[in-house]
Amino acid sequence: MMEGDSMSKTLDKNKQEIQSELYAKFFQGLSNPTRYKIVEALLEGPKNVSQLVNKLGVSQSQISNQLACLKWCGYVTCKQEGKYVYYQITDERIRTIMELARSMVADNANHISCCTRM
Amino acid sequence: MMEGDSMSKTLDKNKQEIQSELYAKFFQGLSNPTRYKIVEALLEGPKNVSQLVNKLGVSQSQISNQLACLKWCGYVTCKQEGKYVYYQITDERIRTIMELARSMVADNANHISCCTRM
DNA sequence: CATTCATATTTTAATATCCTGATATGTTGT
DNA sequence: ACAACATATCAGGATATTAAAATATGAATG
Repeated sequence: MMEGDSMSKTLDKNKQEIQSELYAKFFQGLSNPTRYKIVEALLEGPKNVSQLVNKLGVSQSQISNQLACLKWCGYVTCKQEGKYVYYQITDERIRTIMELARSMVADNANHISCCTRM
Repeated sequence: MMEGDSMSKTLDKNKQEIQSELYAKFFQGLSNPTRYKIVEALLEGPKNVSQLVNKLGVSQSQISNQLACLKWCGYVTCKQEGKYVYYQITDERIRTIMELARSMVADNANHISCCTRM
């Protein structure tokens, strides 16, 4: 049995493990091309599901599913307006993250495109 | 057969598709708890593989594999020093991205943790 | 040059994610 | 209440990611 320091150390570690999983899950939000494109599109302004379906040329069920995912992750919020549901970006920090990524990828595109490990 | 505008439109779309996949892949780098922890650890300063194995309590093969992945994605670079291989963060923009994520997750932790879509 | 320590690679099985198609829910206008 | 449209959810099979274990490569030291 564990006790004292070793116990609290274990608890700390689990806590940190949970934190890492949370952050990883957050980034997973942008780790799918369709979700990335949705976020990119919504940075231009709020859009409803049909508009996203048309703009991105992706099936409605997929758009809805990925939006649900982005909503859980905190990237977007939605509000119903008549028969349409409008989605919008939650937070301007997302724009900054996207811009940083864009500038980094611009410097590393060749590396990324040939990664075979994931 | 396609020609003229519709052709170049198609090419443009493919180009954009490739871009989205590239960005998505970039974010995939941080979308795994182990990789996230590695990046976090390396933001404190360069470390070799053994140090990461000890610090994170993850198997050596996994650390090496995830480092390879992070290297392809442009997050880290490495240099051999004697029998050790030291890894370090490529770019300070990564620190900014991590900090933004941390602050956003702090506001949305409850949402993320119960996401069942991915 | 053989041994030891550090790191990289490969294989495999478990699991997770993704996409599609079908269906359910919900809203509006008649 | 019904028809038409908008969105959400669910079930499945295909594919990708993950972690573990075994093995291979490479550097340093005696």
